[in-house]
Amino acid sequence: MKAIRQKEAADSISCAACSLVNLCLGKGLDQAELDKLDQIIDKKTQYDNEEYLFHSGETMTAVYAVRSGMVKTLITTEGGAEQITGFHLPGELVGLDGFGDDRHLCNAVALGTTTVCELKVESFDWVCEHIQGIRAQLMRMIGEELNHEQGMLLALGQMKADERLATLLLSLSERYKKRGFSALEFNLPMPRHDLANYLGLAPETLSRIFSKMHEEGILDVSGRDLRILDMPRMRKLAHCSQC
Amino acid sequence: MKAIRQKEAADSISCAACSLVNLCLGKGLDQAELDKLDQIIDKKTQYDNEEYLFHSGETMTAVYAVRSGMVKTLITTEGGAEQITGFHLPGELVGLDGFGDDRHLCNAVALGTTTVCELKVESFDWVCEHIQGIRAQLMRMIGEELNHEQGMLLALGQMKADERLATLLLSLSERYKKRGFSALEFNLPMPRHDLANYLGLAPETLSRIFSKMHEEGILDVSGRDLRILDMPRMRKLAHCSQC
DNA sequence: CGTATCTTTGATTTACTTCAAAACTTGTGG
DNA sequence: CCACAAGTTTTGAAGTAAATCAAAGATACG
Repeated sequence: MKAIRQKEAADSISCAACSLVNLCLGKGLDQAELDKLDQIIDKKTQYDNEEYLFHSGETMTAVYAVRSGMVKTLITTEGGAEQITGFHLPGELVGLDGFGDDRHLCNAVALGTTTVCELKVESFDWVCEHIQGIRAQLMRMIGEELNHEQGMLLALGQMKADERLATLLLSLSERYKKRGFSALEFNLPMPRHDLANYLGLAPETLSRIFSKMHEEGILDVSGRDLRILDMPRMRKLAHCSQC
Repeated sequence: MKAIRQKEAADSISCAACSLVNLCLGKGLDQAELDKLDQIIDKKTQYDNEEYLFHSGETMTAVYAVRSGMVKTLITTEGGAEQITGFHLPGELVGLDGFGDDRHLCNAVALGTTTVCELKVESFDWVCEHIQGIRAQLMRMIGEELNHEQGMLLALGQMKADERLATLLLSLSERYKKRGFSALEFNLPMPRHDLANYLGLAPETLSRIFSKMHEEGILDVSGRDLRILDMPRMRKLAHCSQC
């Protein structure tokens, strides 16, 4: 099993030509609307591994759509505790949290080399008013984000360690599939520590769960490469038929 | 200590005259805009304790603004496990989760006699287009909702039982204060079972934490009436200076 | 090729759950 | 107004999932 981490050319292409258009803000727009969107969106920014898109407390300057790579969002307490609140795949939005009071509550960090498209807040009103239908898609994406976070609340509040991991892996599987990648074999670009933190577990516990699932033939895991062998059992663990 | 549960007349008044206008959708609108909003919003619906506003899986018909009482939202698994994802106070929105795919993921249930204002989805586009500034306020409220859920992820993922309870109590305290009620003395209209579920704890554990906090002089609790005695220690427990 | 980082495995501890039962509250009808 | 049933909350004792502590194996990297 080898790395399957997807890569795309970092150069700027139009929204209309972007393979992610039907997952991203441009979904449902016609050619003229996509052209307008193109003129507003910045498609240049590339980040290295562990580089910050923005920090907690900073004034919100843009909403970000992941284009390639992955972005993690995390919040911290003064005590130094931190909680990863999301792993964001290409086509997903990052930075919506800033709408609350124009400041970001969370931090956003690139996992591996990552490129993003930016929709500046100054352009936000114009875009909503002049591109028919983009508001509907934005609301859809916001709804999905809320649903996803509620699913994580369920996982953290009610599920055992193995069920939480299954929930996360199924979510990633689903989302990779939507993007045209394998639903059964993919790469986890983040360290175990990050996975464990996201799931509210100690890294040691997560490692033991991986080992147990491997022994039971549910998955193959080699470093950060993962293959799901027994999807039915994985689903059963996650208590989630739709996942 | 006696019940402090706020009550308001259930009869329909205008947004402009509503004491919650500066917390709710109408914030920042001028008189003409508030008049338009009034014509669109339904202000009649009253729910009894434990009555459902909507169920998981139902098509979204409206966004709801709590007017009096309280609404809890919860999601369930096929296995029968359930997780309460929020307690919503007057002026807060319920039902945003339906934007994802036009169906609600969560259930919304009244806690005690509760009245809500409804903004029908059919009116949603019209409102966003014709009432200047309401989109900004909607986005603010969405951002706050996202921030609040991320805070809960932090609590469930990283905090001990007592820290979680402190986090919840401070959040309620803050929100009551914003609404002109006491920040130190308020009523919890939900059973312990609901509080415990929200915090990802067994009811017995929650009860023990209440007892311990009482012994330590942090709070007085008598049934569902609560008084915070030592705010500094409560804040310290919650690891949250801004809370 | 060796150093630093990440991951896994093992042994022990602990915070929380579960099970069980008592105490308190609430509402209802005699 | 009191008795009593049904539900809710608290307290106690025992069990357990996961955390922590500790160290060995991998893996990446200059």
